[in-house]
Amino acid sequence: MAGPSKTPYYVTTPIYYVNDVPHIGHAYTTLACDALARFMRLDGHPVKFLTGTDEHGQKVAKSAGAADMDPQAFTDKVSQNFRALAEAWQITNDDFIRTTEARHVRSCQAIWRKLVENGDLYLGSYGGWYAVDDEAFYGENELSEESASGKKIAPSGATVEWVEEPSYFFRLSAWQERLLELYERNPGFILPESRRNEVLSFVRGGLKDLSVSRTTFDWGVPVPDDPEHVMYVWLDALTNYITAAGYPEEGSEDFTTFWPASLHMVGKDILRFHAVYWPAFLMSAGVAPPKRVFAHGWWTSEGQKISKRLGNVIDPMEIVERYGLDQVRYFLLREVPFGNDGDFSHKAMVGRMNNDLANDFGNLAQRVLSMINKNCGAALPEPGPRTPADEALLGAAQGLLAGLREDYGGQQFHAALIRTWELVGAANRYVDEQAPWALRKSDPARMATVLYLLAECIRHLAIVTQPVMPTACGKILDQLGVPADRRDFAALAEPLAPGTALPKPEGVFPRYVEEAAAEAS
RNA sequence: GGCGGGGUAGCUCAGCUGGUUAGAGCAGCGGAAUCAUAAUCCGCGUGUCGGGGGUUCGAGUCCCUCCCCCGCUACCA
Repeated sequence: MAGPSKTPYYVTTPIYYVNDVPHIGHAYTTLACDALARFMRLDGHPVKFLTGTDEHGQKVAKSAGAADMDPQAFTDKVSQNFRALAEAWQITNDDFIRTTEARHVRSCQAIWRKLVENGDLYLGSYGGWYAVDDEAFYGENELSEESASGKKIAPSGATVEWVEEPSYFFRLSAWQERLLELYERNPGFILPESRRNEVLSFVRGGLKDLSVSRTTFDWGVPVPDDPEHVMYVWLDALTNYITAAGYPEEGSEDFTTFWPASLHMVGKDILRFHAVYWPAFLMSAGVAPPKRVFAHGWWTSEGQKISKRLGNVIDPMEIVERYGLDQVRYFLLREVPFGNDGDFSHKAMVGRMNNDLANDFGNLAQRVLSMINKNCGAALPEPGPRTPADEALLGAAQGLLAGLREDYGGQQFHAALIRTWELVGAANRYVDEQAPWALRKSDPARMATVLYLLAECIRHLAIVTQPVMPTACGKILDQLGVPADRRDFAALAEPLAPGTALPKPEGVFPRYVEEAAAEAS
């Protein structure tokens, strides 16, 4: 049984902006967290896995207006899209936070007061180039100058004007040294390393204070003691991570157990907010910063940048429908070194599906289970004395977990899967070398040993691959007669019981056949 | 412009502090096997290691220089 001594693990996805339609990027981030959460649970750690939606801001209010809905009703509706995505991808989040919830408003106001107490908030004014036609602000670098009039022009063609409004500012400039110290002391705080370098150089370049409130709209968390203002963007959004851990109840069991978070998983586009602003906010509020922020890469589609304009957006529901959930989960985590960008192509997807899953792993399980089914009375055979080759295979299976802990510990899913597939390959070679089909007549006792050890090897493979492919691995474990409560990592040490009756095996990783696909579409 | 990371087999990439005939996967070609999802196993690569120069007994691996690619360079979630 898992003792209470294992380190608690708290992993988060970003909260997704409700105005977005869920795409493969959302699914990818959430999937990575899910695999980590599942791995840590199987390994006996107390786990808290959070995802949710970011529901404030001018855009949301506007979209609600356009839909002729009250903003709250509107967000109630669209936040469902992200719950549906999580469900379809079999995401095992423990909580789903919405920034419009009372617990979050309370938490935001509490951290705000802390920042005030610490002297890090002051009232100033925020100025920007505003295009009335677009109802949006633009950065200086996005603007061009109309030669005739000298007027500034937004990319959309609209003219912009300089507008100012009162705003509270967070004294980010005061935190440069302490942030650098944080990075210095915790080399693993920002991963991958290349991203860490970027953040480092950004912070070394000097930090400007950050505008954290607005007065031009009201769909947000009201600033305490100044109801003209609502908190803006990041302070509100980032705070969700502590809200869900029970903030401001810093002494609560939940908070003391799970904060600081083990890992904030983010896309590379929002790294700075998590690696610079967020720890500064927290340190100012007297709260410990998270232990790690990991910025993963982006997917292209068939070698092309994904954009709505190109119409090549990958719908996470659609690819799951087309290739199967476990297959897609496997592909996304195996295809690319985690942290790098990757390309989602039909050819690559089918390659992984057919080679790695159907041929290597699926067929391994199928050939072994079939032989047991036909030659051992459909029950796990009784093993006899082991040869050096047997010991080597068994040893490799038993040694797998230690390596996987390293890989998952560094969010290196691809490395974990490569490591796992080395055992798949070793098992397939072992089958060929031992040729149990020949032993059937020449040495049935030896055949029993070979098939038993293979079953044991497959059990290890299926158990440790559950975080990535929960359904398929579950089916394999069913076919091995492994009880549902004997599937965590602690149970790896409990060998299969000879004599256990097994069901007739069924393939769990179908091949993708192009003709069938053509017919289907 | 500044800072950072890259340019290695058809494709995707490993190659730590310099040292055996530069590797893996995929694709391709040949063979073995036939338990299995026409799956598995074995064998096969004459690669200017981006170009040039240098240091060294010896460089993909260090130094200089040139060419090309990518990321970051603040208030859009």
